[in-house]
Amino acid sequence: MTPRTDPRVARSRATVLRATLDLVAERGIPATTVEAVAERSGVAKTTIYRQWPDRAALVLDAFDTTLDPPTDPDTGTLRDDLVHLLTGLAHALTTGPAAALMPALVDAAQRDPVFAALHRREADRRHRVVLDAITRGIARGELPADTDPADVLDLLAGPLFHRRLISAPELTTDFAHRVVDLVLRAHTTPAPGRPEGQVRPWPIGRGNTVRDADAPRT
Amino acid sequence: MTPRTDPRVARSRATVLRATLDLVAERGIPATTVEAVAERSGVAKTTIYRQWPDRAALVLDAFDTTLDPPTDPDTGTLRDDLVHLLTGLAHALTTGPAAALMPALVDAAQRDPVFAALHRREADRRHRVVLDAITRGIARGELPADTDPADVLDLLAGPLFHRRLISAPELTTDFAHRVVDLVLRAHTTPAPGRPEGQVRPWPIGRGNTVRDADAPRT
DNA sequence: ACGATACGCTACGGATGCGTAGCGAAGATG
DNA sequence: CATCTTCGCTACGCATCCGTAGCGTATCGT
Repeated sequence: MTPRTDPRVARSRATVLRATLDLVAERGIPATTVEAVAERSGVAKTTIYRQWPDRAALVLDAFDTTLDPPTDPDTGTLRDDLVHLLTGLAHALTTGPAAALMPALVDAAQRDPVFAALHRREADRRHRVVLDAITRGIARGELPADTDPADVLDLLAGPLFHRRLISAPELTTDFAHRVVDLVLRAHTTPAPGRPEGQVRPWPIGRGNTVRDADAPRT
Repeated sequence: MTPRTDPRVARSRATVLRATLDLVAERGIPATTVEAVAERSGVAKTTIYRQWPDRAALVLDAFDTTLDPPTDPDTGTLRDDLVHLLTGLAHALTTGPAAALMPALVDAAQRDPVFAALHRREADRRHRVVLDAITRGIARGELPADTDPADVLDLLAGPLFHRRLISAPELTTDFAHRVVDLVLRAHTTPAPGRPEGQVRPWPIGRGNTVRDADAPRT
């Protein structure tokens, strides 16, 4: 495959996609016009239309070629895996292109079926590695056998998104550590109403440095 | 104040704001054009411009007059307060106008300082009632004294947002119950590294009907 | 009943964006 | 070196939207 090796197309394509992502992050998807992409990238508008049929295809392609899932740490411990993944998420949500791209994608997914499919697909790819880590943890007995990995995923990632996008713009790695700590603690504690799984009285002794000294602003 | 009592302005204003919100929910903020609002509302475009200086003011006013914070349940128990608030949030995020409005507002807040201020202000109003409930719970001893209410808020609301907007579109009240259950359990469990607060061996016996039988799709 | 006010309507001028066509120049390929 | 492809550029036609002006009509306040 890929008999297309003309360096001109590859170069213009890469330049245009880069500029498109920058503009989406800065001004949002609807304001990312083809003419703005042409101006910023230095590539002529007609050249852009030679490689993409319309504006939607360009923006979609830009998202498509940039989002990539995190790497599976597989440290051997569920806690370390989750800390690794969650601090990585916290980092991606504060710095990195995803910081401004994610809200745009979520918003677009609410209305455009094409973006919804893209969003779903990329979220699945990202979540797979987290779900795998959780599943391994269950297999090792670090979580009860009846734990729903999907629940744990939302419990873990949700607070980071919420803090970043809704409650407070400050998102620290400390918070990611606390979230992992609390979610694991909740699941390794016998439930009040339901018969408990294995109880495992805390095999986790990591010094987790819970220093919370932030303004408790909402 | 409010010496404006002309029923004509009140009527056109209400009609236009309603149509504006509908359009924002359907097509997003940037696609909510004044002409589209005029067409849908039946109010002439010139009339719209008589009450709002420009498009931004109209959209902003539409958000402003619609978002309202939840009511404080104050049931006497932290758990019941949180279940009430969280199921209310789950309901608002699935049905109701906020379902489609929230992503648009979050996205707009990332780029437009005016929308950022609105978002921050409305989020604060919403969060205040939750933080109050948490603070009352701490005062009653239902949570350790060193609990950070802002952390608990993100732990509670985050998973609902995440499930609704990112992982899976299905958001049930069951999930809200489970989140409250787990977050409370985590905080009323002695931490491994830190001296525990009061332990209170479960004053909660509510039959919370934890029936999880969903496809563990991400 | 009668001024005052808000309304709907038509018609603008200006701007911006979409997507296309044609042409000469520059670079790639063999 | 000769050919083929891509590129940049200018110039469109079409559509949409912004925000404003003017005018006649319906409605409100008194």
